[in-house]
Amino acid sequence: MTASLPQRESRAEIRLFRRHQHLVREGEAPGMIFCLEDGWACRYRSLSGGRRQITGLFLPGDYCEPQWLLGDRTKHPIVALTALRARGLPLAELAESPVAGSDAMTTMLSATLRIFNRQSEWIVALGRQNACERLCGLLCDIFERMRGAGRVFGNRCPMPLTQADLADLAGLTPVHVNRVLKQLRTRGVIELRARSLRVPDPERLRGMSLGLAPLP
Amino acid sequence: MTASLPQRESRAEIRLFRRHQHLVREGEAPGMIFCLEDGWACRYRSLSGGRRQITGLFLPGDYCEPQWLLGDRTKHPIVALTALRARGLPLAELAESPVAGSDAMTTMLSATLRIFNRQSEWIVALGRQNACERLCGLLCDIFERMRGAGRVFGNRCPMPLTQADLADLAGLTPVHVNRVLKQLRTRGVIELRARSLRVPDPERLRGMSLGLAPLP
DNA sequence: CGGAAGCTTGATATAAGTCAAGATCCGTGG
DNA sequence: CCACGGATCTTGACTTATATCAAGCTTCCG
Repeated sequence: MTASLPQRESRAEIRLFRRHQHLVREGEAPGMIFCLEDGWACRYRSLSGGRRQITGLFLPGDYCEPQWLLGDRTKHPIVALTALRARGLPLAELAESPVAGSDAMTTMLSATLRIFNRQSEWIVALGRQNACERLCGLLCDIFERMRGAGRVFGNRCPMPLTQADLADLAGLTPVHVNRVLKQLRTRGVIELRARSLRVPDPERLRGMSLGLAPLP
Repeated sequence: MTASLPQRESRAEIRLFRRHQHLVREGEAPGMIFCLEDGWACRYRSLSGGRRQITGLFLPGDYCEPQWLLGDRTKHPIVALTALRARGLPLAELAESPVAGSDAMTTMLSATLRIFNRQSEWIVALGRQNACERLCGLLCDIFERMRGAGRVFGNRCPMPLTQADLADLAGLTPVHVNRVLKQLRTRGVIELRARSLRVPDPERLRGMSLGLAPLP
C-alpha cells in the first residue's frame, strides 16, 4: 500500500525498545506517533508514594497517542511493557501523507475516538466495579483486541503482562490480582500461564465483567 | 458574533430541561450538540445492581459530547443535574457554520481533546487515589472550571451537586462522601453549604488532591 | 405546614490492602 | 549445560478504607 510514496514511507523509521524502556518520557515532545509492529506498551501517570496508574494500553498494530496529530499538547510518559518494535511516524509529514489507505488525519481521529470511548468505559470499571469484574473486563478487552489484530488462535492469545502490570491497569495491588486470577483459573473461566491467555468461553468472561455471575 | 449568519444562529434553538430530565437517552441519536447556557449536566453509565458512574460533568458554557461532530457514534445518556437552559446545535449545520469565532470542527476538536485529557486524569484518581484525594481533586477541578467560566467571585462559586452526585462522580457511596466532606470542612479546607462552594486556599486544596498533606 | 429529598451520624460488615515468607520461573554468565 | 540471582508468583495472617444498614435530623419546595 501507498507504493506511490516510497520516499515518505522510508522516513518512518523502525525503532527497537527493551522492556521498561521509555518511548516517550514525562513532558517530552518526540514529534512522532509510534505504530507498534510487535510488543506491548502503555501510557501511565505516577503519583506520590510510588503509586502508578496505567491510563492506556497499546497492543500490536495500535498507534500510540494518535491525538498528537490532532493538536494535543499533553504528554504522558509511554513505556514498553515488553520488548518492542515500533514504526515512528513524524508528525510533520503525517499531516499530509496517507496512512493505511486513507488520510492520516482521518485515521488518527478515529483511533483517538476509539481510545476516548474505551477511557469512558474504564472510568465506569474503576469507579463502580469490584476487582473480579474489572479483571474479567480487562482480560476480555485484551482478548477481543488481540482477536481484532488477528492474534487469537484456538481461543488463545499472547498475554505478556505481569500481575503487577494488571494491578496498575485495574487499580489494584499485585497480591489481590493474584488471588482473583486464582479464582478465575479455578472456575475454568480463563487459563493464564506462560505469557499466554486462553478463554474457553469469551461470552462467559464478558458476562462476569458485567457482574452477571458473581463468584459465590 | 457571527452576525453575518443570523439565519443559521436562529436554527440553534434554546431548550429548557428540569432536573433529572434527559437531554439524551440511552442509545438515542439526537442529531445535535448541546451548549449549556446555564445549569449543570452529566453523562453516565448504569450497571447491574443499581450502580451508576458519571463519566463526564458538563458545566455552564460547556459543549455536551463535542466528539459527535467528529464522527463518534457512541451515545451515553446525558441528564440534567440542575434545571438547565441549553442551546441545541444541529450536527448537520454545524459542520460548515462557525461557532465562537472559528470553525465548528476546530472548536469541537479542542473541546474533545480537553475532555480526553480530563478523562485520563480521572482514571488515575479512581484507580490510585483515596476518597479524600479524589474529592479534593474533583472540587478543585470544578472550582477552576467555574473560574474559567467567570463564575467565581471572592473564592466562592455555585456548587449545586448533591452528595449523591459527588459519590457517582468519585466512585464512592454518599455516606462516605458525607464523612470526608465533614473532615474537609472541619479543617477549613472548604466551605460547602447552600449549593455554594468556598475555597479559601485553592493551592492547599490542590495539594491535598495530590496526597501531599494527608489528614492525620 | 407537610412531606420528600437530602444530610448526618453510629454500629457493623467486607473488599481490598499490607506485610512477610517461601516457591517458582527465567535470563545470564561461567 | 548448569548454577546463580533477581523477578515474579503464591500463600497466610492481619489491617484498614470504604460499604452497608439504619435511624434521626434538616432543608426546602409545593
